[in-house]
This record gives sequence, structure tokens and C-alpha cells, in this order.
Amino acid sequence: MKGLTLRHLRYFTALAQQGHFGRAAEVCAISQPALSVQMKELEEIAGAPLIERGARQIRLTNLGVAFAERAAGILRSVDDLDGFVRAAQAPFSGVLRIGVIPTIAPYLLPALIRHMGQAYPNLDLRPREAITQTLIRDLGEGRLDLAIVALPVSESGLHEEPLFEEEFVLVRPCAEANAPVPSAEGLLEMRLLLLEEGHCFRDQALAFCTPARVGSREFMEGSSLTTLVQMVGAGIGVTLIPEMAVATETRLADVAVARLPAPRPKRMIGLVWRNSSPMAGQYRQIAEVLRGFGPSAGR
Amino acid sequence: MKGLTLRHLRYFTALAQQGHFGRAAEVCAISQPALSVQMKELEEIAGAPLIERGARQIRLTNLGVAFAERAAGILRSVDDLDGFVRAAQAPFSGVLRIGVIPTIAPYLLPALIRHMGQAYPNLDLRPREAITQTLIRDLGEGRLDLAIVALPVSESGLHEEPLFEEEFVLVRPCAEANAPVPSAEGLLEMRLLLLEEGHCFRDQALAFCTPARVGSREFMEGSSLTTLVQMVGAGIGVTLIPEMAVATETRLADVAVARLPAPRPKRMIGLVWRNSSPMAGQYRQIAEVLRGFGPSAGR
DNA sequence: TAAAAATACTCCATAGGTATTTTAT
DNA sequence: ATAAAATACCTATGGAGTATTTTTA
Repeated sequence: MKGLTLRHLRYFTALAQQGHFGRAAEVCAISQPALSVQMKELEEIAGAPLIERGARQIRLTNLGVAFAERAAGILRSVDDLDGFVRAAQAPFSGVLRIGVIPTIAPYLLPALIRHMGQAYPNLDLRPREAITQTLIRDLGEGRLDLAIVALPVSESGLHEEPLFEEEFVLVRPCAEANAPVPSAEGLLEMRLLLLEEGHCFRDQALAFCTPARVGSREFMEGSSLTTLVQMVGAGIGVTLIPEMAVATETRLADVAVARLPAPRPKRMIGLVWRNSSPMAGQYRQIAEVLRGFGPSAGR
Repeated sequence: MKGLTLRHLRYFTALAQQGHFGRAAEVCAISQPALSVQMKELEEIAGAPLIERGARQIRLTNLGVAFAERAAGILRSVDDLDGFVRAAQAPFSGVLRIGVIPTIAPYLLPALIRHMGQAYPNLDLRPREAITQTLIRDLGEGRLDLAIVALPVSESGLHEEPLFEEEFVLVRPCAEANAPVPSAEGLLEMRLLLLEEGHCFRDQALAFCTPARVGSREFMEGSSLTTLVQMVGAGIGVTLIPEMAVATETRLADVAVARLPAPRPKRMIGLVWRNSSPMAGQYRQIAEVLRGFGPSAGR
């Protein structure tokens, strides 16, 4: 069918419906000769007679009738594209693959999923939890649309949209609840429990202590904040956790939470996308929604 | 989707596969700028971003991916049209609606259907039995492709293709088997059994007797040749039947068959189609096949 | 700086218009 | 003679080419 165009099909289906070149041409808003030429061309392309031409009236051949049905089906699919795009184009609709770091995901995602599911039933939200490195790589390679991580990521080609700042708090065994809050240097004297390598929060917590030279000291490591807090509850040491994790993690643990002295440790949480993405406008709207879920909301 | 063309979809699916304007353009056998312009136009028509443009590589948006899938489906349907037409175009294939008069159908159709079904398995033969008047009307109005009737029909717009001549024979009770064969005039002295009004064969049989002035005589009437022959067997009268009916109708009846004296009554059986039909070539081939089923074959 | 897409322009193929002829009833 | 489609011819839109600029990594 080399050279076949949708125009041919549109005109032909009109002709099939009207059974008359003049009227069909009118329907197509073209002149009768123009339609005549196009139909002749169509039969040439198809390599088969589709139209039975009589002087007073025309009619389709059996093949023409079948062809017209198929053509109508194709045109329907084409016209459906329009509605399809419009539906997908509606804000907060379609697939949205979003990655979140493990020290945010458990505290943000439940509320986010609940909220988005109710507010935007046409949005197919697909969250994933992974460490920053993985998220950034997947984002860059197109396997994610958005990532919620701690800024900065400083990856070329990615846009960073700040969402909110999040402070870190000290978690101690209950027994020490009334002891004075240690300084950054003092923290290193205690047994500090940290997340395992790869988690950005590990580095962020360590950064707070760095002024006092971390050196080669050994720390207990855990693979989740829950683990760390439970270990603190067992009296094994102390740890830092981000503000948003407090409500969830300290509920069932025998621990005390204390704000640290200035300069308080904190991190900036942000939304990241490829700056080549044409959906930036929508992503900014999503950022606005996310700001409503930040720790400032609870303070 | 005003202005959308198959070209847009073809180029876009190529771009989706290649992920690179230059290579996609090469695949499409056009220049890179040409592709670029078309894709920009496509996004304009779609009213949504489909392509995420980066400096080193491009990638489709989520919508673009979904769009490409749909586009590919449409293109597949379009390309299928080709094979569809080719299959339908093969000689002796597709639907063939053929009408046959009742005094031919029972004797011709079984053999015809058997033969065509074996020889042309792709032919969807749809036979119908009706009187000439009905067949001609349906043929003219496009509800039939072909009709097998007695010629001439002399209907404007219809082509008449003669197939074979068919003589009429006299059917008498067995008891009269050795009586001399009556002349046309003699027939009228006997009780002549005829088909009911509407059957062309009734008129054809009467025409044979007309020289002797049929007048207002009363005839017994039957609705099928089988009925007439059975009545003859019961001694009620005599009748004329067409040559092709002899084998079938006289097998189980107690009757004798005799050829009539010259000028022997006969009729020309022909194949009829709209002379506006572009399938005339194929119909002529079918006429050739039908000639093999005529009475001359059995003589 | 280099690779890739977008833009600018030019040309030509072709869709479509008007006028006319052909065809079949 | 008439209605309808085909043909002839002309115009203008737009698809595609080449050359060039812009962009971003």
C-alpha cells in the first residue's frame, strides 16, 4: 500500500456512506473532481477495483465494502488518538514513576499515596524505594520520572527542586532521657549507630560529626532506621534520625528524642527530574503538593 | 487530530525505535531536518509533548511511548490492508452472491457447490433461489452479484452472458409411454400441468402452445416441478419439464419422458450481472465453469 | 569543542480548484 | 437530454532537500 494516506481512507469511507461522488465530495469539503482523482488513485494503490461506477449511481464492490469497513476501523483508531492524548495530557493522569530514598519513603509515601489516589484517581503512581545513587542513575536513564532525594545531587542534566528542610534529632535510650544533650564532639564519645554504606543519610549524619575528626572509629551499622532505633532502645548506643521519622520510629521503642544544639544538623529534601523533560510544569505542581507533606506541616 | 497523516505516524515510530533523529531519518530515507520538522508538527497536532529532547540523545515521554504503541498498531492495520486486498483479489475468492431460478437451482446447485467448494476453497459461495423477477431486482440493487436465469431479461444495465440451451421434454403417465408424441396443438387437448404464476418456466411452456391459442382454458398448477411430475405419475395429466430436471424428477415417479417434435421447445439459460461491475472478467470465467454443468454435458 | 537537533531557504510534487468533456441512461 | 463522473489544466500548499545556526554536554 505504498502511497496510501489517511486522506484516501477518509474520502473513501465518505464515498461508501454517500454512494455518490458529488455528495461525498461535499461531505469532505472538496470538489467532485478532487474526490474523483483521489478515488482513482486509491484503487490504483490498492491494485483492485473498489468502486462500481454506474451512470446514475455508484456502488462499492464486495471488496470495496470490506475495504471500507477496515478503513473505518483504522480511522476510528486514529480519531481515538486524540481522546487518548487528551486523557493522558490531563494534569495528574497517566503513569508517574517516582523514586524515594529509604530514609524518606516510609514516612512520606503512605500519606502521599493516599492523598494522590483520592485527589487524582487517573494518576497511576508507581513509587520505588532505593538509595540516591540508584535513583539518580535510573532517572537519568529514563526508568524513573521523578526522584525524592536529599539535595544537592549535582548531576548534570537533572533539575533539582527544593521541597523542604529536615532537621536530624538525637535518639537515646529512655534511661538517658534527662542527661544533657551532647555536642557534636560529645556524640562521638557515645556509641553512634549508623546506616550501612550507600545511604546518603549515613554521610549526612557523619558530616555533622566531622569537625571532631571521625577517624577510623568503628560504628554499629543497621540497614534501616527502624533497626537503629530498636537497637538504641536495647541500650546499645545512640543514633540520629531525620525529623519525619520520629513519629513512626519512636512509637514502639523505649527511646527518648532530643533536639541537638545549634548548628543543628539538617538536610534539604528535593524533587529531581531530567531537565530535558517536557513535563516540568506538572512536576512543579507535584512539588507543591509534596511541600504540604514536609516536616514543617507537623511543627 | 486535524492534519495528522500516516507519514507522521511512520516517522514517529521510526524515531521511537531509533531514539535518534539522524538514524531515524536514515531509516525513513529522508533528511534529518525533514524528520525534525515532521516531528515538531506531530507534537503540534497532538497538542502534547511526545519527545524529550536532550543534546546527546532523545527519548520519548511516557505519553510518547504510549502514543508510539498506538501508532504502531494503526500502521500494522494499514499494512494489513495490503494483504487483505491481495487475498480478496485472488480469482475465485471472497463472497459471491449468486441467485438461481427454481427450475434450475435444484439440478445445478448441488453439483456447482460441490465443484466450487473443492476447486476454490477461498470462494464463499452464497446461492439463493428465487424467481427471475426477484433475482433481477436484487441484482440491480446490489444484493446479488450474479444471477442464473432464462434469457433474455432485457433489463437495462444488466449484462447477459449465454450459457447453454435447454430443451423441454414431455412427461406423461407410464401408461401412455407408447402413445404417439402429441404436437403442440395436441398438448392442449391433454390436461397440461403448469407451475404457478411468476415462474418464467410457466410462460416458456405456454409459449410453446401459444400457436394453438391458449385461450381461457384452466390448467392445474403446482409450485414445483417435483409436484407436477408426481401429479403426472398419479395420472392427473401431463407436463413439460426442462431437460436438466429429468434425471432428478423422474427417478421416483411412475412417468414416461418423451422428446417433443420440432420445433422443440427450449430456452437459453444465461448468467447475468450488472454491466457496471468491474468483476466482469471473473464472472466470464465463472460462466465458463457453468457451461460445463449444462445439459449438453449429459447428452 | 563536538554532536545533534532546530531553523532558514528553496524547490518541486501534488492536492485541490475551475472549466470542460465523456458516458450512460 | 441530462445527470454524474472523468479529464485537463492551473494554482498553491507543504514536504523534503541543502546550508546554517543553536544548544548542551
